[in-house]
Amino acid sequence: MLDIKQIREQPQWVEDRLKRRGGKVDLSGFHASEARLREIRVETEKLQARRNEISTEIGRRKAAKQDITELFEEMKTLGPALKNLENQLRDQERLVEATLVVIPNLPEDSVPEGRDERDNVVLRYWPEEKSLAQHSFQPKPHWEIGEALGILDFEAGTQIAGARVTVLRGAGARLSRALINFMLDLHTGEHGYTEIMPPLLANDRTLFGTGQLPKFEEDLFACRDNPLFLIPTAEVPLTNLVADQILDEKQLPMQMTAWTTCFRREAGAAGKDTRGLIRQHQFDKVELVWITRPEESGAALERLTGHAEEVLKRLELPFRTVSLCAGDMGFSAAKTYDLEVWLPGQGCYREISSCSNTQAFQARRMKARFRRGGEKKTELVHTLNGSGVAVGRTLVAILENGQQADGSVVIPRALRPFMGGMEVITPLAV
RNA sequence: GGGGAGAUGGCCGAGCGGUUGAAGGCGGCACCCUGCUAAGGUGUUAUAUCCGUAAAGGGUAUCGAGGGUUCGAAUCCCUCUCUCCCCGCCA
Repeated sequence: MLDIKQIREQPQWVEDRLKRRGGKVDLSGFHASEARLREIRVETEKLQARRNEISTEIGRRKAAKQDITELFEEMKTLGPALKNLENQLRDQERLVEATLVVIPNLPEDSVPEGRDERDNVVLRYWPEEKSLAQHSFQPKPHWEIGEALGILDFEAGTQIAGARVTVLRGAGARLSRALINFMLDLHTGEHGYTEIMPPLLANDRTLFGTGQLPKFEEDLFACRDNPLFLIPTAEVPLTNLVADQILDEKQLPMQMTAWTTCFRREAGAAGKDTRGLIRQHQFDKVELVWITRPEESGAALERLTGHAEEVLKRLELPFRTVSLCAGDMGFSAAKTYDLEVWLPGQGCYREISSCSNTQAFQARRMKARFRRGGEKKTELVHTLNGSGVAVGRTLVAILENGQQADGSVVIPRALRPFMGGMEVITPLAV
């Protein structure tokens, strides 16, 4: 949510920034209804003040056994007028609010111009050169490797829950668990994060806080008999841990990490990435969240992104870091870096992590504030989130990068301690 | 699922329908006093928003949420949510 005061006081500036995201932007209607809102509010408060005055005076005179008919007379006209205004005020507030909450965040200055992913800017490759290890054979896509090894069972997933759901078996299941442990150990042990196990269910207020609602409800799995949704990312529960709070400056910055399963309808992605593990209704992810003071969120995004990159480096998975252009960023983001991992089986880079600074956008929605030492005023915190990293897609990357001519897959060295020392995945003995 | 109790400021805890944004205590902060680690005194201490160039000051809203009754609601009524206790069921 944007600062309504800022929209009012710097309308052109805000509009120009929104235009960078693409599409047409017209805030004139918003300005009109917002101005009307303030008019009504001032008028209402004037009448409320008078009503309170009269009520107090009635109490006073009653105690003193004085005449109050004149006051009752005034209330006879003021009462209904006020009631009418209060209703108008409420309606207008809802109108303005409804418009405000679907306006996306403003891109930060350093965000590249552009409309879609073709305009994203690659910042760096790892390893440094685009020196991808060449396979001496035709690399296969992970779904072929995984099925041949017996560790990915797409049919079983379909049987249990339909499309975009997969069963992992044996070393595949173990690999997934190992990745989770590896990532969590790295972030908690070396990067300073506190591990959290949050709920996988969230209410609408929570999903509003991080920006999934009201605009993107169709992306979420809802419960039929409870007003709850399955979380699409741990960003939702982690960030909302500071909702409605006034933190002490000393508590900042906060760094939290969590492994959760994530659930997404993928409503708009019909026919896209239908094969393999890339786009599932359910997947595991280790998430990184920062809560910071405003002046440190920019640097925090660099660090957070570095922490996600470190995961891939240790797993020896080639990747590149991309700065998303204004048109390709998510609703809540002011700036986003994506990590894209190299998938030789498909001959392309695929997103494996997305790290965003939302600045005060989410904080304003969830009323997450802090107070500086000695200050009376509260300020909104800045919130950041990033994958550290997506577990399912990492598993894909390991299969495709580690595959050998005989169909076996070499396990990255860093992961072996978490695999009971296993070095290579060979076909599952049935 | 059945029955009961409750939801007030950072915390604890008062609150006859009328100068209650809310007593009191704790904690926090500031100052004062005091020759020992400690104690005492005084004051101050909610959030949001509007008016005010700023400060001072003032208006409005907020006592779980939303409606309602009333000239006036933290106090009365209705609905919902949540918490706690007992019974049942269950991992």
